[in-house]
Formats: sequence, structure tokens, C-alpha cells
Amino acid sequence: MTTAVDDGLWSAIGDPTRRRVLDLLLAGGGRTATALSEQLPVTRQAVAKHLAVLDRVGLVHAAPSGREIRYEVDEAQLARAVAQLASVGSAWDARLRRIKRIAEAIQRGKAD
Amino acid sequence: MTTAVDDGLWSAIGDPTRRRVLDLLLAGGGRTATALSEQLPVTRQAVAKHLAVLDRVGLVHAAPSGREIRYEVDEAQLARAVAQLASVGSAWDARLRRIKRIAEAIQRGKAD
DNA sequence: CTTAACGCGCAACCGAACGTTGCGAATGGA
DNA sequence: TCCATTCGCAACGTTCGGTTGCGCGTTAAG
Repeated sequence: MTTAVDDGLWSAIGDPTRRRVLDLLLAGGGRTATALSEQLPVTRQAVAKHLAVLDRVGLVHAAPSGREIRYEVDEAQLARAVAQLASVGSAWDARLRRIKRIAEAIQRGKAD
Repeated sequence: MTTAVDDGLWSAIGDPTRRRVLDLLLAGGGRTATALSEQLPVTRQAVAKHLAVLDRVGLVHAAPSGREIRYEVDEAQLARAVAQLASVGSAWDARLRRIKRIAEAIQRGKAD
């Protein structure tokens, strides 16, 4: 079982700036690209591109209103992403536990 | 609390090929770059570069032996990476829960 | 001992991704 | 109407993941 990871979702949340964008949107509700860029170390255009990526994988959704475009987190999709993180994490964790157990067994065997 | 994530570690495990390299090393014990590349859809050189990245962040460690170089997972560092995955995951999860609670509260408020 | 084969590193190259700057277009308020 | 604000588009540079080609050292076979 290789954890059935969606590489699209992963690489979307793999970028540090995109993670911070998601953090900001989660913390402050829907915001525009310009507003987000003011609280990030990158330009508005960079933020816009990241929002496009997040939109493409369904993690955010655009809400146009007049000349502004407010972006909001898609909670269901983010929950799916969180599940994938947990999935990979627990898979590796299980491997590590098994390795530790085997190592301890060998230690005991040495004591023959 | 922004979860104090190490971007170096994150981007190391953010790459799909590097995750698969770690999976293979965890499953089959120490292996050489050539052996790994035979079970991956990329060339030996690509694997070698990924191993260099993983080595730089301490997720694997090289064990030279004659003309071969066997790579092994650093379990402590991988455990740290797993902790970061869990950290980000649970942070987002908590946000999602709060949002849901607030939404429900508003729903109840509407029923006035 | 000589030689062939294997494993590795280095360098050049290509395409995609992240970031920048500069510009023009459209909307909103004075 | 006019100015400010917000956005989209295009060009550019840099880094990253991947490939190919070559040369070097180690191992093993003759």
C-alpha cells in the first residue's frame, strides 16, 4: 500500500508560500490577492499565480464582486489534503516503529 | 502559532520522487543509487541528485563501501519530518473545526 | 597482470515552476 | 469626469527536476 497520494494536491500544499496563503485565508476569511500580498514577502502577481494553482486543485474558490476578487478556502478539499498528510505520516510512522521493533529483537538475539 | 515548519525538510519531502525514494529505503533497507533507479521511473543521476538533497537535510546518510555507496534512512530525522506533517495537518484541522463550529452557531442564530 | 564491466561523479542541456518588473484595461468613488 | 485602485497579460531571470554523454575508479574475470 503506497498510500494512494494525489501528487497534484501534494505539490499544491508543498509550496511554502501556498501554505502561508492557506493559513492567511483560514485565519482571516476570504481575502483578495492584493490584501494577501501585503502580508506576504512576495508580489501580488506571485500571489495571484499561487491562487490560480490552488484554484486549479480545488483548494480555494474565487468569489468575484465588483472589481475585487475574494478567495475562500474550500473546506472539503482542504480536509482531503489534511487526510493525505496524515496518511503519509502514519505510513512512515508505522515503518519506523517496525524498524525499531526489529532492531530491538536483534539486540535481544545478540544476548544469546 | 504558525506551526514552526522547517521549509528545508518540507520541500525535501514535498517532491514525489523523493517520497518514493524514502519509501523504497524504508521498505528494503540501505540501497545504492543504481539499485533505487531500477525501481523508479527516473535515471540514476536524477536519483543521485535526490539523494544529495535528502542527505543535505539529514533524512538519509551515505555509507560508502568499496565502489558502492549505500544510502540509509536517518530515522530520527524522518520522525521529525513526520512530526511536521502531523503539525501542519492538525493545525489546519483545528481551523476547519473552528470554522465549522462558527458556521453552525450562525445557523442557530438565524433561527431567531 | 590485463582487461572488461560495473558504479559513480561531473558538465551541458532542456522544460517547467517561482518570482520579478512593466504595462494596459476595467471598476469605484470624489 | 477624473483619479485611484485592482486586476490581467507579457517578458524576463533563476532555480529545480530530469536527461544525455563522458571520464574515473573499483571489482572481478580472463
